[in-house]
Amino acid sequence: MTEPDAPRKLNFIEQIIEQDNEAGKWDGRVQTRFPPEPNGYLHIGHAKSICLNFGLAEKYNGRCNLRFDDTNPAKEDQEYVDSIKADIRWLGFDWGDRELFASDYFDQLYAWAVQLIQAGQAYVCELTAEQTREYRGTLTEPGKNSPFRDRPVEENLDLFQRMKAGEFADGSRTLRAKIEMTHPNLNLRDPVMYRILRVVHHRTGEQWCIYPMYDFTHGQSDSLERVTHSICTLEFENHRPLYDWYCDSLDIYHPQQIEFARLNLSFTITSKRKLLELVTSGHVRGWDDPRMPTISGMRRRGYTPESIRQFCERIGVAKFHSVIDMTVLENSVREHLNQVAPRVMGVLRPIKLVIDNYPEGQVEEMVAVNNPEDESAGTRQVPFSRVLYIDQEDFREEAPRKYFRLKRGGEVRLRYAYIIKCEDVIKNEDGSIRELRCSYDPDSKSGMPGAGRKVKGTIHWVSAEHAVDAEVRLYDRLFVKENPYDVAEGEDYKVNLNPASLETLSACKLEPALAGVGSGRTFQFERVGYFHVDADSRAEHLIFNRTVSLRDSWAKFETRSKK
RNA sequence: UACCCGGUGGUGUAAUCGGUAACACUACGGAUUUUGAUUCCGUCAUUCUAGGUUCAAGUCCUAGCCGGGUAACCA
Repeated sequence: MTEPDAPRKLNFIEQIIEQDNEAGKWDGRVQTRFPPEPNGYLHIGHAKSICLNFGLAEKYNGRCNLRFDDTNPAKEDQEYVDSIKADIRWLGFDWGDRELFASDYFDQLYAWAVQLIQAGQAYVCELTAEQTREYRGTLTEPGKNSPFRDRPVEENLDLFQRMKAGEFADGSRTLRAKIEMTHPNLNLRDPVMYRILRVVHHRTGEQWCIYPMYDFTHGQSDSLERVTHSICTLEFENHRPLYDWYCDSLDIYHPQQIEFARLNLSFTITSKRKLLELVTSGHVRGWDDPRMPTISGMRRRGYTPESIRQFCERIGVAKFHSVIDMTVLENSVREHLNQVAPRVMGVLRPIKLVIDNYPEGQVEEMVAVNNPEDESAGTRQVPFSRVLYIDQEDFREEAPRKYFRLKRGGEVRLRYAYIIKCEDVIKNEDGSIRELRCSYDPDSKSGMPGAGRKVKGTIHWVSAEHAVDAEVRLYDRLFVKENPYDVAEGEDYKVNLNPASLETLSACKLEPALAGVGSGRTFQFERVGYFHVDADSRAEHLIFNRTVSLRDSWAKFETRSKK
């Protein structure tokens, strides 16, 4: 009964679009826009918005503009513009030639402000910022009119022109919309339209000393771009009446603002201000630190665009304020990488293992499958010899019943090679393990008739003499609490930072196929996880970032049985 | 105690005009496996509450409860 290609159920925005299309509301057009302020790097929350806006345009044969909302030069910078463009492109979206800036509309916005003054709907106010706040009232008390509210139109026109001309000091005057100081929605209590700000703008330089506020910019920018559905996050819901008021009062093309719930991810923060704080305070190494939820951080960590888009598809769109579990993100990248990542063997914490009955000096090339999910990836040869490294985790002197890796006196299969038996454990003076002495079963080589013999476990290994050295960076969640803002009175979210979010292993041993591998590539270290060659990696000093570990039901079982 | 928005399994998202609460992920159990991976199969709901309308309510009505947002010359 189920249709094989049944379209996914529509989210509430798609429903609005389809209803509009049916009603012929926008002549069937769909025009969206992604409107970042260039005051920080994009993060996973923005990815949701990007996928939504660009995705909707793709789905309905529309267009999505990239528009920088650059009306506050005090916080904005060209560096951010560049990074934002790179990130969106990397995610796989294209805005064509529509790289737009709100600052492109400054002249038009100014003309519209004059128009409102002329219509008696705006006035120049001389209240200080603090007074403005007092006059606004509170959530439960009405505001009161500014003493400057009823200035004659001519005087407002003159004053506003002089504000623009730079005759007045920063903060000394504002242009405000004349709406209703007792309105229950504070945004309608004569909102500020323009403020005086002598700051060099990253694009307009010193051309302007007055800048429009977000509310007086956004709707009109949408209008100029003939946007149909102006999609933003829930906190702008209370601004919609003002968005509508400006469009209506100006009598211009009027897009529809639609709000959705922003992404919240467990164990992470998505506040540009706070992410910036982590960067400047040195808690992370930069905006692209692989622990950061930024697009650039995730890219460096090894996340793929496909996995992020899949994630955004999976979490859906609604108006309900929800928290997505981090594992959903991790699972999305596992799913993609499982399909495409070549397999290799890498030993993170090496123990030396000597096979006493294996001929000294002999080297065999074992045939290994590059990707069981992709036959076309072929096979490769991995050298095997008498002295190997295996991972510390794969050996226990005293092993629990269900531990089926290597134990004293026990057998295990070496992946793509022989079955070995641990005969002896040689220790250092401090009691730590120096090396394992083993024997191997010559008939058990993979592919040979005797290889069918069943042993419980299979572990990975690297031939010591052929091994490539590497540094591996293991990342864990940046915060120890599911909700990083869950802190005691007077404390800061930074107390929840995970002190063990980065563990650097510098003596890792990898199979020789990885020698000199270039940055940007991702491999699955079999049985361990997915690892991405870091941007700083060099042929003579390889650096791998762990993107995500493999699912580990043994680790889960073990921690559970300890409790 | 103002205004706005919201409430469906552990998590998130669906459910056409009111008509058997579905899908995905997690978790748990099992099968397969030379990656304890992958894959496959199975299990997991008083739709916030209480009334009401109706043959029939997640959906409509009423009252309540709970959660979030809003008082930058930020966006």
